[in-house]
Formats: sequence, structure tokens, C-alpha cells
Amino acid sequence: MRWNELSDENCSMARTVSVIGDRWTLLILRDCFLRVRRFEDFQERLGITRPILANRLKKLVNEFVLVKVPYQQRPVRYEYRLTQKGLDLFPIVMAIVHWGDIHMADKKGRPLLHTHNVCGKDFDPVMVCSECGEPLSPRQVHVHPGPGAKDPRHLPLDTDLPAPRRLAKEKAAS
Amino acid sequence: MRWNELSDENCSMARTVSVIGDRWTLLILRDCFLRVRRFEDFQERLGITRPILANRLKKLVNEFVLVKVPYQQRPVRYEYRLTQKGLDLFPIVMAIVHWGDIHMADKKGRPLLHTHNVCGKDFDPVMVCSECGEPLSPRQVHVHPGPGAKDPRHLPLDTDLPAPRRLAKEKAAS
DNA sequence: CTCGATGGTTTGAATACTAAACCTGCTGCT
DNA sequence: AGCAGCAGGTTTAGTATTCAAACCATCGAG
Repeated sequence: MRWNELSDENCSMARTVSVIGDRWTLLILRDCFLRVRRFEDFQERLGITRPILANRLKKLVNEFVLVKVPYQQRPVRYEYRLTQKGLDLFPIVMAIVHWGDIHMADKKGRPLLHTHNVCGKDFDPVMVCSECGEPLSPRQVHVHPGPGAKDPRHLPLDTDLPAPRRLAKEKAAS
Repeated sequence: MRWNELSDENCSMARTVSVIGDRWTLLILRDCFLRVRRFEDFQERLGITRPILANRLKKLVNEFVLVKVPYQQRPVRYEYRLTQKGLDLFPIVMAIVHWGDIHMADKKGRPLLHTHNVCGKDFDPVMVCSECGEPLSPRQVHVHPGPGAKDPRHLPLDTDLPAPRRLAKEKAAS
């Protein structure tokens, strides 16, 4: 499967991954949330090569995750800013950072801390249920087809126990 | 910068991205949470090529995100299961799926719905502050160096307004 | 009229990915 | 005994991406 086919998949995860699913894009987005906005700053902070940076920024602009805004005339110079669609990536970024803080930190502790302006405390991000407010755990979540379901390849499997494989004949018949 | 250097970065996001930051790995993890566990099943559902699948599974096992468990002898056959470290990726996966549901769904609606067994309702994942429980928005979060901070390249910039660029001499001096 | 700042693009070599075929152990059928 | 089939890979050769380094364009300042 190629990149361009990925966005056609009947799966929200595949579609999101088609936009942000490579390492450079994710790191660019991290810096966006740290208020980095200019080509040269991205390039220096990330150690990304210039052609790739240009390519990824263009892609993010095409997807309306970033907008290119002129910040001066003569000569025209642009900066890249998160759109609302881009700002909505915040939970993804926070979840990724938090997992790294928990599972990949060295002994010295986490490199960055986050303060919540609302309550004034350093915090961890927690993912909760929109309906009851309880923290989500994978075993308490059941997945089922929604109105946009189509491709049965993306439905969950039912195999909870080591099931015997289906034979090729059965597969062909189904 | 190469992949192997990424995990040495003084940044939780970079370290996490070094583990899960490519499209195939993310899609494999999606399927893991849908209870897919076998090589052939991953391969068929994802449309991934076999060498890449083998490579990514090996990587995830090395990182202790998955474990390889034999589910039969003669001939020995293995399945791949999420470890606790892997299960902890759930918020990332949910955040990615949710963004796709909001920003990338077609008119027919979202492909999958999630039911929370605790309250019994279909829900959206919401990211909240661990201290006050309020939903997080990027503008209300302030980032500052933590105990493991080291590399100033990963601190946020302070430029809120179009700032004049620093001259090369100043840079060299600092 | 040359230098530096900014935001790119071009080039050729190194790396990664793809598709298709092949390999290994074992079972069960004939 | 011999062969087909299953599961989980590996090999190979061609294609696509990425890398590093250099180059280009625009404009202002000296």
C-alpha cells in the first residue's frame, strides 16, 4: 500500500496516519506547539534536512493543519501557524509525550514539565470518557461498526482464544 | 538525523517517535488493540508487505511493546500480544482515531464507534488535567524545563510576535 | 556592488520499501 | 511414502525516499 492509498482507507486511524504518520511530521508538530513557526527555526531545532522540511510543511499546509502567513513584506517572509485543525492534534501530542515520559525517560527525570494555567499545577494528561468522566482503559472499551463502516477488514477480530486457522477452502467459500 | 539517533534525544516526544513513529507501526498497533495477534492476520488486514511486517514486529518486541508468545507446539507458532507498556499506548491510539473521526470522516459518518463498558454509553475520548480534571487546551498549558532537561534546542521559543532574526554574530557569541 | 538573512530547490549517493518468490517445520490425506 | 497445505518468516531485484551538500532568489544595509 502506498501513502496516497492510505487516506482512502475506511478507517479513521489510517486517515490520520496518512497526514501525521511519519517521524518528521510528528516532530514538526511538537515544535509547532512549542511556538516554533519559521523554516530556519524548525530546521535548526530538528536537524531535519531542508528538502524534507519543505516537503512536510507543504503537506501540512495542504491538509489545513498549518497555514502559511506572511510576517513581513520586502522581502516576503512566511511563518507557519497551527490552524484549529492543527490545534486539535494537541491530545495526540500530549499522549505521545506522556508515554515517553513514563516509558522512555532516563533516571534524571522528564525533560519537560507541563503546568495547567487553569489550576496552576504541574499535571499529567489523562484520557477519560466523555460520558462518565472515568479514565479509559483498553479492556473497558468495546468497538463496534459505526454509520461509516464499510470495509470488514477493519473490524475487530473475535478470537480471544488460540483459534484454529481457517482452511483455504473455507476462506474461498466465504 | 537517523532513526537510531532519535532515541538519544533529550525529548520524550522524539523518544516515543523513535518507537512508534512510522505509519506501519501505528497501523499495527491499531490492529493490536482490535485483538489481532498473528502474523498472517496483520499481513492480510493491513496490506503490508511481509518483510516490513516482520521488521516492525521485531522492533516492537525489542522495545517491549509486544511479546511473542507461542500458542502451539509442533510446529511452534507464535502470536504477538501487547505488554503493559504496549497497552499504555491506548491514549495515543484513541487520540489519533478521534482526530480522524472529527477531521477526516466522510459524510457517512465514522467507521467505528466506541462503547465504554463502565457507563454503557458510546463515547469520545477527552484529555483532561490529572490535577483538576478540566479538559486540556493548548493555550492553557505552559511548558517548562524538568529535572531531565538538557538540550536547549527542545525548550519552547518565546517569540510571540514577529521577532527580528538574530544576526549570525550574536548567535556565534551566545 | 557585495554580504548576510530567509526560505526555499537541485543534485547524486545512501537507505528503505515493494512485490513476488522461496524456505522451513510440521500435519494430515491418500 | 509422497504430496498439499498452513504459519511464519527470509531472499532478491527493482523502485521510491531520504540524506548531505551545494545552489538560487529576493531584498536591505553598508
